[in-house]
Amino acid sequence: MPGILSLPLPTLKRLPLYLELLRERGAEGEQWISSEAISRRLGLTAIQVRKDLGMTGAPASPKRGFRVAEATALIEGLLGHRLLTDVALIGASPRGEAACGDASLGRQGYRVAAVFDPSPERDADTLCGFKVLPLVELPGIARRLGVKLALLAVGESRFPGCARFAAESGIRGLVNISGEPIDPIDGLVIIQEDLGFQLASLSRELDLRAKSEA
Amino acid sequence: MPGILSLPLPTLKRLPLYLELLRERGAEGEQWISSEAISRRLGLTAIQVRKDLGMTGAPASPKRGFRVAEATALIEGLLGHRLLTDVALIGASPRGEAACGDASLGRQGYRVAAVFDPSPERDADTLCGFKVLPLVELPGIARRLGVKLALLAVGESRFPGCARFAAESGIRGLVNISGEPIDPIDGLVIIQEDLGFQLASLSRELDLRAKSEA
DNA sequence: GTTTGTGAACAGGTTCACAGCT
DNA sequence: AGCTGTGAACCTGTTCACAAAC
Repeated sequence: MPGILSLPLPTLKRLPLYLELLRERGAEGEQWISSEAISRRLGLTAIQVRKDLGMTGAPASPKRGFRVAEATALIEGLLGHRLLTDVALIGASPRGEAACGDASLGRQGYRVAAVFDPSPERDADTLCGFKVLPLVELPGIARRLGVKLALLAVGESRFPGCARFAAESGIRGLVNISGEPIDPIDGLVIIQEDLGFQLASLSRELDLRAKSEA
Repeated sequence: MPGILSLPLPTLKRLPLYLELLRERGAEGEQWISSEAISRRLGLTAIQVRKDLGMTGAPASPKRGFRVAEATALIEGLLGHRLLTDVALIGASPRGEAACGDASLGRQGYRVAAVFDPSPERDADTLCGFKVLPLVELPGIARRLGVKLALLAVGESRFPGCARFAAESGIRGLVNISGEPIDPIDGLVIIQEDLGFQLASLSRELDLRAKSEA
C-alpha cells in the first residue's frame, strides 16, 4: 500500500489507462489478465506494466497474470484520493469550451467547478452549462470551494494580469492553455500546455527513428 | 555547431523562449545579457541557461554574459531548420479552432497547412481561414505537400478510424488533442495532449512542495 | 513453461562544485 | 570580483537479466 505520492509520476499518469482496461475486462467476466496482454493493448512494454502494477500492490500469480477485480479496486482506491478535485476555468474562449468538454479531465479525477472571464460582456453567458462569472468573483469562490487549481484559457494576450490575479485569489497551480507563455509568478506553479512543444517532441521522435533506421 | 538532433529535447523546447527574450533585449539595444538575468526572467536556473546556451555554441564572455546578437542569430539558425513545417488539422471542432489559432505553433516553427473533417456536412465550411476539406482528400494533399504531422481534433468519439486513416495517408506523427485516448497504431507515433495529465502533474508538484515544506 | 518480481545496468537531464577567464 | 564553462554526482524513470513461483 504505497502512498500515491511515492508513485513515479509517469506511472501515476498511466494508472487511468490500466483502470479503464481492467474495468472493461472485468465487465467481460475475465478474472485474470497478463502484463503481456495489457502491454499489447496499451502500446507499452510488458516489463513496464509489471513495474507499474507491482507498485500499486496489485496481486498477481505466475502463469495467469494479475487479478482483475483486486487490481481494479486498488487503482480505484489510489486514484480515488484525487476524485472530485475541482478546478476553475478562467476564460470563456473556444479553448475554454474545448477544455470544459475534455473527457481526460474526468478520467484523471478532475472537473470544472466554475467558469470565469475577465471581460464584462461575457457575464451571464453560459459555457458548457456553466454561467460565466466575472473574474472578481474568483477569490470568494476559490476560497469557499477550496479550489487550488485553474485552467487559463483567455484568448487575447491583453489580460496578462489574469494569472497574477488567480495567484492572489488563492490559486496555487495553473495550466496555461492560452497558447501564449506567461512569466513566472511567485507562489504559483505554472504549466504551459503548448501545442508547439508537442509537435517539437513528435518531430524529434520521428527524426531519431529515421536516423536509427538508417 | 551542434546538429539540432544532438540537443536534449528539453533544451530544444526552451530555445524559443530564449530567442524571444534575446530579440527583445536586442531591440532595446543591449549587447550583453547574463545567464542570471535570463534565468530570473524565464523562471529557470542560471546553470540551466548556461548549459542550454552553451550547447548552441552561443559566444559569451565572463563578467559580461552572452552576446545578444550572435546568440539570437545562432538560435534562429538552429530553429530555422524546422521553420515552415506544415501540419494537417483533422477535425473542424472547437478544439480544432483553438489549435488553429494557437500562437505556440508558430513559435516552434509549425503552421496548419489544411483542415480536414470526416463528416460531410462540414464540407466547404471555413475554419480560421481554411476551407474545410473532406477527409478523403488527406492522402493526396499530404503526399503533395509532404505533410507528415497531424493534429487530431475530432470532437466525437464516433470516428475512431481517423487516426488509422491518417497513418495510411502518409502521416507519421500525430498529436491527439481530442481528449479521448486512441489505441496505438503501427507506423504512427501518437502523442496524447491530455489536460488531465497536466493537472495530475500539477497536483503532484503541489503535493511534493507542501510535503517538503512540512 | 509461462509469467511475475526485482536488483542492476542504462539513459536522459539537472544540479553541483569548482576551475578558468577577463 | 563576477561570470562562464565543464566534468562529476545525482535523480528519475526505463530496460535488462534472471531468479522465483505456480
